[in-house]
Amino acid sequence: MNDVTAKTRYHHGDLRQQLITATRALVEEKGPDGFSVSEACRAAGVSTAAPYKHFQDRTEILQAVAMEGFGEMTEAFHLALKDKPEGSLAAIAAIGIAYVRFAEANPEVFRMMFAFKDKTEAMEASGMGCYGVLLGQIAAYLGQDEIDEAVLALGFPLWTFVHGLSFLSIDGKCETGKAVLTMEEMVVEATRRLLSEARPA
Amino acid sequence: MNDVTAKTRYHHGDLRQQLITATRALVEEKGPDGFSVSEACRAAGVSTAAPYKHFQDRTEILQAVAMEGFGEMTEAFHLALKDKPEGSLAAIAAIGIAYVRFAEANPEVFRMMFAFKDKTEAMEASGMGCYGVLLGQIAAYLGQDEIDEAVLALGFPLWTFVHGLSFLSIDGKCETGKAVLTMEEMVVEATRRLLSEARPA
DNA sequence: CTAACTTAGTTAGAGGCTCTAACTTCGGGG
DNA sequence: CCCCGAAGTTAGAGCCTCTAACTAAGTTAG
Repeated sequence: MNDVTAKTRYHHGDLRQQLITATRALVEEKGPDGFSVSEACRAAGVSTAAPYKHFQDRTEILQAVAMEGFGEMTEAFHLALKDKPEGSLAAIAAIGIAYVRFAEANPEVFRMMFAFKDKTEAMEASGMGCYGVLLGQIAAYLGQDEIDEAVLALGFPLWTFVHGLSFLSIDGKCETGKAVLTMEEMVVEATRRLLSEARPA
Repeated sequence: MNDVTAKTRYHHGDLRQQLITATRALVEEKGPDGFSVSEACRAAGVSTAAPYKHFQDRTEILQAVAMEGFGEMTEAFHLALKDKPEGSLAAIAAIGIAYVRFAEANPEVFRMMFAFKDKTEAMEASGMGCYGVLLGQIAAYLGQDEIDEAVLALGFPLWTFVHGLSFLSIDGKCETGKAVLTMEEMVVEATRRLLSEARPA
């Protein structure tokens, strides 16, 4: 009763989410251009016209997958922070590690999340939600509430680093003798170096 | 006599390169999935079947574009090194800046260069050629010829940083109040910080 | 110089994709 | 209970990739 959830009834009830899920799996399997709406339809057991009741076009489905990705990433950040002292280097590094791990676990979705030519408001917002978690910890690290230039001046390079590391990792550049440290070590080390010279007090 | 180079003669003489050029322009304009072989054919003034005499499939055309990209990037590195002392921080930062500038000037091609699911040997090699230029300068910075672990331990984080910065920049994250410094300043600063504590002598 | 071969084009068409139009099913509110 | 709207359906237009079979032109060997 659980796996092919439907198709006893004509009205399927949950097609939107099921298409997102199917699309996500297909994208992860074959990349965003290997994916076809038709194939997602076959997976969900509906006709190829059905998706257009829920999405404007192919792109909108992919955007929905990307949004789901940002949501999960934000969750992962909060999870990573659970046992870390607020505003500690450990907390900041933990976010970085969670970032790269998300990318490694969902490489094609991760790529997609940043590759849209025309991003919607909603997507920008999800992205900023994610980034905000990092900035919050850095503000705490600096002992302030407000997210001002000082926070950005530290946060942006750190984001840059973990973003780059994510891409290199999913493109297989971390294994082949190109790196020396493990991913986690690199994030910790970079956090230390990129945040040093801050918090002069 | 120069721009539409052909089509007086049946044998076109230069179709392979012309398709690569047309594809590159189209990819830059609409992204790699907006691109269609057919459209490149129309641009080159040949039938839609012609490309298959030069390339196995659509993907192989895109790969050729990516390879061209790596070639240009390597060139850009050498150019950037022209007036910099061998192995200086300035030289190393100049490569980083050239890296990001290439990405900014060719965002979609840049994305593609790293996004292939199955990379060919040739592509891996082009990529390593590029990376090698950076590693060479870092070796020089450390006063050695050989590219050993010490060189990688510095080179990889730096690559990571400029790679990340490239992606953030082409995704428009550098303008919108998320960053504080200019791209060039960030690269110089990161170079300094990520290479500090090295060269103990 | 020419015949034979090879290379690089051509047209035709199969099969897959996205998306629209028009129709159908079914659940819910008055 | 009937009607309406939401969420399916089938049919099909128009685009795409790639193949098969053919043809034009350049190259080489005798």
